[in-house]
Amino acid sequence: MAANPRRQPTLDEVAERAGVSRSAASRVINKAPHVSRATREAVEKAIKEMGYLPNRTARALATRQTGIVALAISHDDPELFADPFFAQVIVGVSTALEETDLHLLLCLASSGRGRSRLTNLLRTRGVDGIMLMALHEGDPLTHIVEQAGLPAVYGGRPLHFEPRWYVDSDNLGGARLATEHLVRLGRTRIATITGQMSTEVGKVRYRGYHEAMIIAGLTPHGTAEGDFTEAGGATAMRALLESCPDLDAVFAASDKMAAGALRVLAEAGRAVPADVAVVGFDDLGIAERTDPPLTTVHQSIQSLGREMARMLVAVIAGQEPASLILPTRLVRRGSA
Amino acid sequence: MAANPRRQPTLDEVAERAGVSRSAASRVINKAPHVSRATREAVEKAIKEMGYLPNRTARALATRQTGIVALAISHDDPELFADPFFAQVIVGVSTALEETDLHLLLCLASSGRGRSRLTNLLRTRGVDGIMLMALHEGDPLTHIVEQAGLPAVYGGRPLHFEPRWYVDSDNLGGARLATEHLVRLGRTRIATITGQMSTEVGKVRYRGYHEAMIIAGLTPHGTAEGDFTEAGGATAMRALLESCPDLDAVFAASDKMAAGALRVLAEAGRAVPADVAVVGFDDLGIAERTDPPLTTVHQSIQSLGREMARMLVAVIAGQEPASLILPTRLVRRGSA
DNA sequence: GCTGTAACTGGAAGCGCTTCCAGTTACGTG
DNA sequence: CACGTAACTGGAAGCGCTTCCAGTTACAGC
Repeated sequence: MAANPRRQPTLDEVAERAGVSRSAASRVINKAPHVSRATREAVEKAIKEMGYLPNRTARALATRQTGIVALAISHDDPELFADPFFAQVIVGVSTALEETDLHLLLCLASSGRGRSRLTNLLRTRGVDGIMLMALHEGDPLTHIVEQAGLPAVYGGRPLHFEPRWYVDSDNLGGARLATEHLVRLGRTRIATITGQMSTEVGKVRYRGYHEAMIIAGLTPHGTAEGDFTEAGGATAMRALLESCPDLDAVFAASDKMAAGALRVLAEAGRAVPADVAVVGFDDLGIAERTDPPLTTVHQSIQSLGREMARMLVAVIAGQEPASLILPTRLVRRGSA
Repeated sequence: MAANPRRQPTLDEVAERAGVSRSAASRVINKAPHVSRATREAVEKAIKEMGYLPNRTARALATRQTGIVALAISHDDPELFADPFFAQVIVGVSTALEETDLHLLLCLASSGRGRSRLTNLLRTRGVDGIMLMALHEGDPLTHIVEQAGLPAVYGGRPLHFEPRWYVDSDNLGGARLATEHLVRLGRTRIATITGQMSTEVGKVRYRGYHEAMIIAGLTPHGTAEGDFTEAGGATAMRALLESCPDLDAVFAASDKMAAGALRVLAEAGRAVPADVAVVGFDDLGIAERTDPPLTTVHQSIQSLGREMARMLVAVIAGQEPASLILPTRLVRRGSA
């Protein structure tokens, strides 16, 4: 209940109690050198007795380090955030930060207001570094971040811009893996449902498909652009059935689109995988619940988050870590 | 590129340029009274010209307000966070905070280390207030929070402890709604799959079921405890089929458990809803994807988050908002 | 013209910490 | 025993802002 929570003791008070100067006490706390054993013990005793904890804000002002990093998810549709994808990123980031003494500030910068709040936060040095995700083309955020000269790590590469530091899944390799798998099954009329071709991921996954087809000596057999959603996948699948009714396999650039495609295939009376084999991409839970369970390309989003956080910590520490591309792997289930 | 990001100008520099004292400049920025028009304009001009933005940390030190609130999700299993539930809470909280100039710090305090980091954050006044969720029985967090005397809002009521401020869904009413619906369908042998009875939600939803049964003049027809997961729901359903093979309806205290139950019922050859009607609780996406689509009790988790944030803002502002119980409603789909 | 009041101003004292630096002490060397 | 060096110490100056308060100015009222 403690209606009147006693003010936290300050460093001055600790120093006084320990009978040393404030600077000596500060040195003890920061484990700085040049502290005699007697001094350290006196200070530590005082700290314990008084239950002292250094004030974060004061320390931040003096050191110019806030102890906070931001994870910014910039997208026009706030609903998008409900995608389990982001929850996974956050779990990954959190577990990595747990090893440090940094805290996580989450910015869902969708609206203009959200974005200006974020800009403000960066420019006022409210955080020590930032992780960025889901940037759409021409997002002003990248510019602001660069300009603020703040340590920044990108999750996924933005379009038209190669960031100094990023972590990405091997989308190219994954898409090739998926396509090669279909080829290996003996399929030759392999179509693809792409994500938005205005996004980096959309493009790269398509490229992986395309490359694998060429390498296999096959000609790409139909392409329909989806938008990474289930509905979009369904629409795209209908379009494909229309334009290339003889297809015998589909690589969908996301599980959700694959799920939509499966539904449409079922409605059209095509057996999966007998008539049409389907491979997805992501493996974020939904793949296990489709009918039939979806063969897909697995990427570890938690790892992505974890590595982003680790990388950011390194950058803040003044190191120069190398950007990272995380491996993907094929998970075979029933659909191919 | 700006390899050498120019240091942000300080208030002193602004004041100097405007030819006024630092305090005058501060007053202009904070829209405090007692500022002549000439002074204000001079300062505003200087601010614009220099691109000045007040340093967050310095301001925080002086005002003892960080401009940050925490959302703490305390649970033993970090994976739990991947539940779309929390993403919804976050979206709600974020949209509410967007109207203010508070930022959101996210704490996934699962491990002991995570919890001690959080404790530390609170005791060092790293945030202006906190929202708490998913506390398990005897979570030390509640105690720490109370002790820190920090504005705190709870999402869902913890067990054995009535917080000063909380927002909750009407779990009792929802469970009654669900049960009454089954009664109205003419079912009489209605069983229930509960959540963990060690949680408040688990208990309350059971109570709602129980009350509705009594009111309808029926006797509760079989109870099996699940754990809110799909697997738990399946196990519980098997147990019910064993113990009360003649049941004609089931109220599951979560959609996931309902999904598990549906699977088991299908395996057992019971038609839903013809033989057994099923109602779930939550309506978080999964309910639309079960077979048949699940009739369930809808609660708006985004609203929960939004209201928590609003309430916290009010508390921080020194107001005394009333706690809130958000309505639930029945959504009829195919399973009942 | 003088006073009283209100509007405004800037100096200065914080907020609680880090860190530089000049000064003190301890101690091994020649 | 004087001396140089290294280890330690505490005073003081920040970090960049808010806010109190004493002082100045402007101006209406007599």
